Amino acid sequence: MRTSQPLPLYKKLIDDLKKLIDQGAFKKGDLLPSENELCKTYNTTRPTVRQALAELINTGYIVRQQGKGSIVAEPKKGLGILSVSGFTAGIHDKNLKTEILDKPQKKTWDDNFFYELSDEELKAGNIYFSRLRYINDLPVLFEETFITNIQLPRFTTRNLEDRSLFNTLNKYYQVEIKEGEQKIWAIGADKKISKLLALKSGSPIVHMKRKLKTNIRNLNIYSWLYCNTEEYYLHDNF
Amino acid sequence: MRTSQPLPLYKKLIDDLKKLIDQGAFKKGDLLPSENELCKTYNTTRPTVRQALAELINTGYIVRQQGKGSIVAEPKKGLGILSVSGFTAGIHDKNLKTEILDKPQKKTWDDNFFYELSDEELKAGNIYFSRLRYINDLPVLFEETFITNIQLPRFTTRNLEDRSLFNTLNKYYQVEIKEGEQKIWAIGADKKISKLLALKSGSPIVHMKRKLKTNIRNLNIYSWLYCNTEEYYLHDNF
DNA sequence: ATTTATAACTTGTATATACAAGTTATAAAT
DNA sequence: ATTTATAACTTGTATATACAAGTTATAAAT
Repeated sequence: MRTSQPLPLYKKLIDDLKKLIDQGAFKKGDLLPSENELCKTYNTTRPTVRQALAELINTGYIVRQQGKGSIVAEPKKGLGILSVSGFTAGIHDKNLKTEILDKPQKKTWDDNFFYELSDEELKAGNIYFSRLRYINDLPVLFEETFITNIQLPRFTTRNLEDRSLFNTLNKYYQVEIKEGEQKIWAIGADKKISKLLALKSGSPIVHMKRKLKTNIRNLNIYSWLYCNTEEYYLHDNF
Repeated sequence: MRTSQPLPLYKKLIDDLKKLIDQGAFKKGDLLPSENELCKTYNTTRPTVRQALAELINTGYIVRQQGKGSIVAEPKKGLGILSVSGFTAGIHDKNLKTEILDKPQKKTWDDNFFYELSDEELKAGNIYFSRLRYINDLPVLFEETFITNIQLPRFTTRNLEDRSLFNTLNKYYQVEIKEGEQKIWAIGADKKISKLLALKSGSPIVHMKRKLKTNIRNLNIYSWLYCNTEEYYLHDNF
C-alpha cells in the first residue's frame, strides 16, 4: 500500500483527544486542557485547536462553556442505529449470541432489489450473509446483509460473529459509516421468519430495511432486519 | 421583552443562508456563493464565513467540495425522529391532515407511567393531548403526547394542528429539543387502535414510546405512537 | 479538431493576533 | 470574618493573511 499523506494537524488532534477520552484518561465531567495549553503542546494556534474541538462537540465528546473550559461528555450513540434492549435488566455480553446462517458469499444483485443501485454497484456485485441473534438463548433478530463488493479482498473469510461487522470493516478496510436511512414496518411473520424467531406464523414483528453509506464511494451496506419484539424492544438514543 | 444583544455576524450568516435554502432561492444541487463572494457581501473574512458554513454542514444543509464549492443538499431529518413516508410518490402537505381527538388538557401523571419521572415533573403534572394523522384521508398514525407542565402558560389554548407542536414550543416558549430516546415494538392492534386506524383487530402495527429532552430542565415530551404500516412506512435519515 | 498547458477560480489547512465576555481564585478593603 | 474589587484564567468572535490542493474554463500548441 502507498503511504498516505500525513494527517493534517487538526485531524491528529481530533484522533489524539478522542483516544484519550475513549481510553478514560479524561472522564465524564473532566476539563480538557485549555485551548492555549493545547496550542503549546501541539505547537500551533487557537484556530487550529478550535477546529479540532469543534469536531469533538459535533460527535458529542465534549461540551464547551465560556470562561470555564471544554467539559468531557457522554459520547452520543452511533448514528441512530437501533439496538435491541431487554425489558428488565441490561443485556450483558454473555447473554448475546450470534449464529451465522449463510456464510459470507459473493452474489449478484437481485433484479428488483429494494434500493436503487448505481452502475458501479451493479457491476461490483455484493457480499451476502445472514445472521440470527439470540438474547438469553431466545432468537430475537434475523438479519440479512448485502455489502457492495468493492475493495474488500478476502472479506468472505472474515469472522463475523459477535458485533464485529463494523469493527471488521473499519479495522481491515478503513470503512466508516457516514450516514444512512432506515424504513420501518410492522408485518406478520411469514413461515420462514416465524420458524427462525420461534414465533407463531402471523405474529407481529418489526421489519426494517436499512441503507448505510460509507466513506468509500459506491460501497454501501444494505440490511433487512426482522425482529421479535415480544420480550425485547428496539432502542435508540439520539 | 428586553432587546437581546445583536447576533454575532456568523450567526446572522447561518440564519440568512438557511432561510435562503428553506425558501428555495437555492435548490438541491445548486452552488452557494463562494466563500470570497460571501466575504464581500457581508464585509468580513473567510474564517468567519467558514464558521457559518461549518454549521450548515453539520445540519446537513450543504456539502462542500474542494475546488468546486458549497453544494446545497437535502437537509437531514431532525434528531432521528421518524417520519411517515409513502411507498410511491412523496407526500405533499395537502395530503396530510391532523385531527385532534383529545384537546390539550392538564392532567396528573399515571401511577405507573412508563418512564421514570423526576420529583419536579411529578409535582408539575402534564399537558396531555392525542392526535390522529391522515395521509390521503387514510388514518395512519395515532399519537398520544404528554408534556411536563412547566413554563407553558396558556398552552392548552394553542392550536396544534398540522405539524406545529415543535414550532409552537419553539416560537412561544423558546423550547428546543436537545436529545431523546425511542423504543419500538411490533404489536397486534387492540380494539381501540384498530378502530382508529381502520384496521382489522390484531393487525400488526408499529408501536413507539419516545422521550424527548429539552433545553429546559425537567420539561420533557413523552409520546406514544401507533402506526399503520400497511400502506406507508416510518422513515428515518441519519 | 484534438490534446495539452495554464490561469483563475474553488475549498482546505494554518499562522498570528486582538478584544469581548464568562468564571474563578486571590488580594484588598471593610 | 465578610464583602468587594481585581487579576488571571477560560472560551467566543473576528480580522488579516498565506499557501496547498482540487476543479473548470480558456488559450495555446499540435
